[in-house]
Amino acid sequence: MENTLQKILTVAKEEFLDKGFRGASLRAIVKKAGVTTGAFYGYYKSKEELFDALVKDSAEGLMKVYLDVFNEFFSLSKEEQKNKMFTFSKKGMEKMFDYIYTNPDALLLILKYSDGTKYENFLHELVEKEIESSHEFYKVIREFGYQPIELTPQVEHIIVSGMFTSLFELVIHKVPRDQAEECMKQIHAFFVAGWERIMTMA
Amino acid sequence: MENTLQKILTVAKEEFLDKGFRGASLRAIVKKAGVTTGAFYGYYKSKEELFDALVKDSAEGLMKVYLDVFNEFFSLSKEEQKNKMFTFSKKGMEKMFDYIYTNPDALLLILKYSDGTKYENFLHELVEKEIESSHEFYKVIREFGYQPIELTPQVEHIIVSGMFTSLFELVIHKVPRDQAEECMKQIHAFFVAGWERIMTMA
Amino acid sequence: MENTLQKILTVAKEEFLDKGFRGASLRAIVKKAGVTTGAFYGYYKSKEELFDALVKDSAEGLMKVYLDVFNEFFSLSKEEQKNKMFTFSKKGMEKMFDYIYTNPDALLLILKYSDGTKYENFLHELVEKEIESSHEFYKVIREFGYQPIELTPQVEHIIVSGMFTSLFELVIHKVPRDQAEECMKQIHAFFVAGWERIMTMA
Amino acid sequence: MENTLQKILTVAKEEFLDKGFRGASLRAIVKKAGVTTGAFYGYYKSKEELFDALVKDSAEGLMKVYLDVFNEFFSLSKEEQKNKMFTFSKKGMEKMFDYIYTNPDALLLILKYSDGTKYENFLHELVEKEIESSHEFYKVIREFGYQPIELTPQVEHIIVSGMFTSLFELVIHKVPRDQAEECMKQIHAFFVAGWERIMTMA
DNA sequence: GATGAATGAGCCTTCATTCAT
DNA sequence: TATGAATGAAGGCTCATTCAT
Repeated sequence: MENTLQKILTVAKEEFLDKGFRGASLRAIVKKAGVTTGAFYGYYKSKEELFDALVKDSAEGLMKVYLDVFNEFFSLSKEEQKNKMFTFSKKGMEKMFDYIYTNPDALLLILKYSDGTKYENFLHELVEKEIESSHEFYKVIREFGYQPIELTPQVEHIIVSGMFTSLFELVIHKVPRDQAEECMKQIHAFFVAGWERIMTMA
Repeated sequence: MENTLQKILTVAKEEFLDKGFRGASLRAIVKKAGVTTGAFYGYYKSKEELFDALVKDSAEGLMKVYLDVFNEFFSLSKEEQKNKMFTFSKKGMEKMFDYIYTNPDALLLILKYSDGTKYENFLHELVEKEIESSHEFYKVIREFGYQPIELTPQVEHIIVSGMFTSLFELVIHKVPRDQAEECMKQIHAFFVAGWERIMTMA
Repeated sequence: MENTLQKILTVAKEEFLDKGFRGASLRAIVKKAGVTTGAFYGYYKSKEELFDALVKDSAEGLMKVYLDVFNEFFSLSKEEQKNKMFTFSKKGMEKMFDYIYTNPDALLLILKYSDGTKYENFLHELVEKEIESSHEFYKVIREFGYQPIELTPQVEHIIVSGMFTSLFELVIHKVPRDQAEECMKQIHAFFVAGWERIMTMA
Repeated sequence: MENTLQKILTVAKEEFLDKGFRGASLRAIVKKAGVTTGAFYGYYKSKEELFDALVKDSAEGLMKVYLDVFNEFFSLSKEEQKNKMFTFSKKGMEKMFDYIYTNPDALLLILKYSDGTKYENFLHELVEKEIESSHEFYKVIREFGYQPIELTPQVEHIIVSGMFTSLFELVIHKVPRDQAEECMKQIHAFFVAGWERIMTMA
């Protein structure tokens, strides 16, 4: 038999996935979970904190996965960085993909149902980080005489954002893990091609 | 001095852009506009109708722009269709781009702040139409002996959706019209490259 | 072509008959009548006054019919009063019946749809008057040595009230005038029998 | 000191009796009861449900009393039915009378102040049932060679309706129970006389 | 830990009526 | 006479949160 906390979390997830953070009613959640409001507030001190509990680990975990790949990449020699950029980009996507599928619901909550919480700009923040980092990367390789094409910041943002979104859409559309893997490959190929083209446009 | 209706519309747009349809409070809107609730309901029958007023023309207009290009394309001979596909895809994006910039706020409302209204699935519907149409296209060229690669429906959806989103992101991030034009070109190039690669993967 | 006032009155009657005084919306009435609120308030200074206009004449008229019969009765000699009591009771009902059918809608408004207006106790007041008068009658005939049975005031009220109500039900149930006449006779017979029995009970 | 629910119910009854269901304001009720709107909605889901709570048992109870007498009557042999019709009619009225006086206010609410609720046609429904049943009765005795007079449906309705109303008027006019009993007898005698007369009219 | 009644501000909407034009 | 935009109180109801037990 589940304990109070578990029941709350289970039901809350359903409700948030169904109605979004703003649309979900705390009273409905506790009622459906068969507990009382008082009990609930023993565990969390607000509706937002409840949402946070459902989502925090996955949000941080995903961010970590992303940063790990990046750190690994930046610990390489400049030479290697240049050569392995796409390898790492692929690796990054794959790791994030793997991570996402460990708790797709949480990601769904963050990406589609977080309106009104501090996660409402999660994707945006991830993208900002990615862009910051890629600027780092440009700086580094420029030191070594390479002349990467400068995308406008907007296009940078849009494309990076598109990549992440593509990844997340698999979850949003509840594509089963096994099918998703094949999709991932197609998507990655698609984006790599795009990058390559754009980088040789100038 | 603005009239009541103008004040309501101006403030409403701000509020919806700030808090979304659900989060925006009618009372706050009328208060900020310096009018009374009664005055408001002289103009619109409901909060949703107010949203609709801010958004309807743009929604319909954009859909029309999209459909016009498509109809034009399908009125070509099969031969021309095959040859001009990317030309038309570019033309379509450009026309939508032009249209979007006639009322960027409206599009923003539709795409990001329409949760709880009948527009909440606007992008999704646009994507569905595009996919339906592209299936039409495949059928046509198949009649002529071509063998286009079959993307999984999910990838199809994700990529088409990505294209539209990219376009809309320009507005979402308030890229000024002149800069946006350059961005468009890069984005289009990016996606064309992606398409071409994917179509020759098999 | 009808004038403004006529249109208001026509529509108002419909609305009051449909939704009752409280339920009817003045805005709906003026809208349906194709006039403006301002125009309306040129004629009447409130919703209640509008109701009054639809109903006043009939209310007063009915009261008058009733009183006329009574006055005529009381102008008879005591002897005649005693003998003709039931004749007059019948005559009274018939006259009221006739009157009601000159404007059934107005009566309907008074009896069923006047909640919230000064007419909401119309029937009650009519009954009170009838009882007062019948007490007069008792007093008179008592002076002449008759010993009428004393009904409790409550029974008096209830039965008198029942008579009026029966009459009005014909209108309420929209019994056509010609059928109603036959009904009236049955009802009157019914009540006379009742009266006679009760008066000989003691 | 009363609890919240009691206070709400007490005040609500007063308000409904004073203004009717439609005219009564929930806010006024809770204010007068010294509680908050929120507190109220902890007990009932709506204004109608509150009304229902005040009235439901009595409505069902009265219907049951009525039906019980009828069922008992129809379980008699045809012979007995014919002989005991008036006995049972009296019994029925007495039982209803008894029942009504267990909660006169509730009946008052149902009969006079229920406009806008599902009880607004309670009396009408009771009358319909009575008429249906009396048609049953006619059928039965016709099998035995009797030829009851056919009243027009309207008169039937009006008289049956008058009987119930008379009964209820005792409550409406707050006649104390002990006096009411005497009234009942007079009223019943009155109606029996009426019936007998009408049945021998043809 | 848990209860659940109570809070009270807030929601969207409707209303009869007024008044400057 | 007539307009119709504006008033603003009031309507029923929902909400996240608190707190005495």
